[in-house]
Amino acid sequence: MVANAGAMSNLGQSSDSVRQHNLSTVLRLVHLNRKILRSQLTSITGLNRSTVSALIAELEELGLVEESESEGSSGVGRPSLMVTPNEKVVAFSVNPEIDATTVSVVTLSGQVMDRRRKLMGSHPSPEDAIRVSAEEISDMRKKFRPGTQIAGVGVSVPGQVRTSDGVIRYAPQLGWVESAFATALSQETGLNVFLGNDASLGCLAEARFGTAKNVNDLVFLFAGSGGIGGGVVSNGRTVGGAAGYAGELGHMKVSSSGRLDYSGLPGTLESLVRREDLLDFFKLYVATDEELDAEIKSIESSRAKRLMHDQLDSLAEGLSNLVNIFNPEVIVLAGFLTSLFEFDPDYLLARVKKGSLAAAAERVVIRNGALGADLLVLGAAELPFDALISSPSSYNLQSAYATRVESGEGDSL
Amino acid sequence: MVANAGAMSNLGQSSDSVRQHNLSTVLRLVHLNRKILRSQLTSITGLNRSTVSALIAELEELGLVEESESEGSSGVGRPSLMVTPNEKVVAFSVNPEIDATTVSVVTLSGQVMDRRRKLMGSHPSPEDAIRVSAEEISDMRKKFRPGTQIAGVGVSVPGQVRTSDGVIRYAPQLGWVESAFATALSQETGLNVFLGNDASLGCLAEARFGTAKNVNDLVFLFAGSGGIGGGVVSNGRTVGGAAGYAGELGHMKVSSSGRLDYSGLPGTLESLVRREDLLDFFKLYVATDEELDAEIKSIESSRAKRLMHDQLDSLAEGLSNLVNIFNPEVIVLAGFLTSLFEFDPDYLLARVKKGSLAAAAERVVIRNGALGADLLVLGAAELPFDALISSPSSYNLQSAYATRVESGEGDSL
DNA sequence: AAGAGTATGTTGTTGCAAACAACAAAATAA
DNA sequence: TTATTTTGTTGTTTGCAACAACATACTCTT
Repeated sequence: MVANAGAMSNLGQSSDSVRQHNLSTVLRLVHLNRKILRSQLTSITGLNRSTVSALIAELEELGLVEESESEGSSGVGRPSLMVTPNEKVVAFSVNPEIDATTVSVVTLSGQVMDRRRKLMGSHPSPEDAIRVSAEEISDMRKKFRPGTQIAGVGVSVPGQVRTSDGVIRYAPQLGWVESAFATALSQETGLNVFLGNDASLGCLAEARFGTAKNVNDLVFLFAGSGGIGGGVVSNGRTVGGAAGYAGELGHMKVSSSGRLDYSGLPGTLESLVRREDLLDFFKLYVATDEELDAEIKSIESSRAKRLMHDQLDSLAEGLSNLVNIFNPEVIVLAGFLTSLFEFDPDYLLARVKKGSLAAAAERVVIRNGALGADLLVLGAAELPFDALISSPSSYNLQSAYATRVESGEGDSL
Repeated sequence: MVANAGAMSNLGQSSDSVRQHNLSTVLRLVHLNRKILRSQLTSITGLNRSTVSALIAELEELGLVEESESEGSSGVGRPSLMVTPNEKVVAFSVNPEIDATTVSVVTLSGQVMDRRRKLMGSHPSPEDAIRVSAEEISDMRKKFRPGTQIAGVGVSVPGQVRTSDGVIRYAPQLGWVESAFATALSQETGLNVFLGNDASLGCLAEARFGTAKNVNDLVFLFAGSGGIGGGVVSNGRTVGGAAGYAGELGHMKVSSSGRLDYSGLPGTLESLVRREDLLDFFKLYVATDEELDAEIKSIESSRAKRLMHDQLDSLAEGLSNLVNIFNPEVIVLAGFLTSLFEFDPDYLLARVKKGSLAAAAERVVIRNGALGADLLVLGAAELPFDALISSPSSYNLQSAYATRVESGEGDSL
């Protein structure tokens, strides 16, 4: 099956769709909180104790959650049971990069169980990445404990993804154009494959498990070696756009400068806030984010400081626009923007407020992301998990020991 | 009661909330379509014929909808009944401007029954506007047919509105700051009052009844004498932001120009695309949109053409950003932007595509709004109607013949 | 240490809303 | 006129959550 996190028409609701909805709701709460008491489930959902009990029993039957006696005493009265996701429910994360492909295993409880980075030739084709991913997945699958259930594969793509059919529309750094990645990887693995833009998935991860937990209006900005990407959550929902290409915040024009970004657009945020510029200045070549961060933390010269403030100015212009457009509760920065921010947090916030409307900016908070290296891994895994959670009783989980891919396994759209 | 289109937590669903949901769904469909066949309701909602029958009976009981035999034959088989909103359910729209306040009556079926524009002194205070509105409303109420039910009052505010408590945070043209408008007008009228930003309401109206009907991802840009406002619909839902201030698209910085907009921000869309500039050029002073449009349609001189193309260039820069950020299906223009667009539609579209990512722009369509003078009237009325529709059986409709405002009527938050 | 108090889990019953089936009604097509 | 098609109506069934009563397991008090 190929990804389509389809917005089911939520119109008429029959009585049994209520059951499905409540089942989803409970499973989602368990997944988001990693562990949660039964009593909390009843109070949060507003459902009756007996109803919650029945729902959990069904989820346990499906092998999706487990119950255990809670350790710490929580107060007077009979102690409530702790509900946790079943550790045997997992998803794969695939992250293709310019010189490597990383495959990871994530449990429904958010643990990264395994991670393998396969170095590849300098310009891998989609087919190369698919082959390598499928090999790693197949190998990891063999080592799973018996009874392990696989929700599917989530792929974080450094480029634009058409969500309707899981096609990579354009990934500039990789040089990939119109690749039916999801269908192909699904064929190779027999698993459900879901694609998402890397920054959008990072946004999702920070909104669910990171620094923006429980935030309903959120702007996320991520800068790596390949430019600046972004993601937005509004009303608690990811802003995806008509085809899934929304969130290209780095390509927002903020200046009349003629400098081009990696997509050839002039005067954009991405063209002005550049990791490369800093590396050049510090004469660092091929540095990790950590090395760059250390360099920034030890800045002394006023020339370096001026460079940093120039970068912060440009970043602030972009963020001001986003504040006016989205009136977010929180702005989350990731990648090398975290170092930039930490260089002078007050300055950035002040500049953002100066460039935006007082009302929209008055409560905004800027924070660094909290998930570090797990950002994209967790984000990508959320795609298959979302599909599972939205229909727990009917979702087609795969077993660990692969029924080898026979003809026409992985059903396409 | 004061507005708070509160996002009720949609978690646990009990059996009677299903009834409410389905009641809402049916009423919403009737409202959005103005008239709809029972058979269509069953097929769209997926509910059973008998269920739809019962729901409509309840809505009829509540005086919200009416049934009639459909006129034209629609094919073989027993003809289906036509369901329409009850014409006796109305809402008031209030639109304060710099020199006048307009009060209108709109039926649940979307008909504007009455509209009165009261001229006011040059700089009316919020209290002035509230007094005038309350007087007009009281007067109009007296003339309603017996049995008329009032859903409430919707106010379109040319400024920033805090949705949580219906306070006008800042309305630059009017010079209003922190005015508890909703509470005060509710006190005066005894009706439920809801506030919204004018451009956001325009967006809502175009998305529901105008040129963007059934569009789930939409960017709306509205330019009047007081600058440029905007609205966005993403995933079928209005983007409101944490406090309701989202959608200030006119204050997006797109250039390094030092020109200031009406809020004092430099290089923004609003500072570059200006009705005033055109009026100055054509030596028109205090012209209506129609007069300006006529002038633009008769342009001959290359100097005028250059001016128009400059304005289009700036508009395109803003729209390109919005395309990259939202990947909308449709962009809707209103106010004097319609004249600008019609001057050279192909040019604008080409420039927008040039400034944005190919993927995000490939299917985008630019259109003029279709609602004209009814835009804000219909948009504002949607606020009370939304409240009614989201809980048809428990909503507190007011009767036409006002029980005069006794002490502590209009319950505040 | 024992009992009171409290919060939670469990079981059996009830109530309610939508689905379903069978039938009636109102149109078209032949 | 008769067969066919589609829709509305009525009475019955099914399924899910609410509810009430009871059982359980902890804390707090004395």
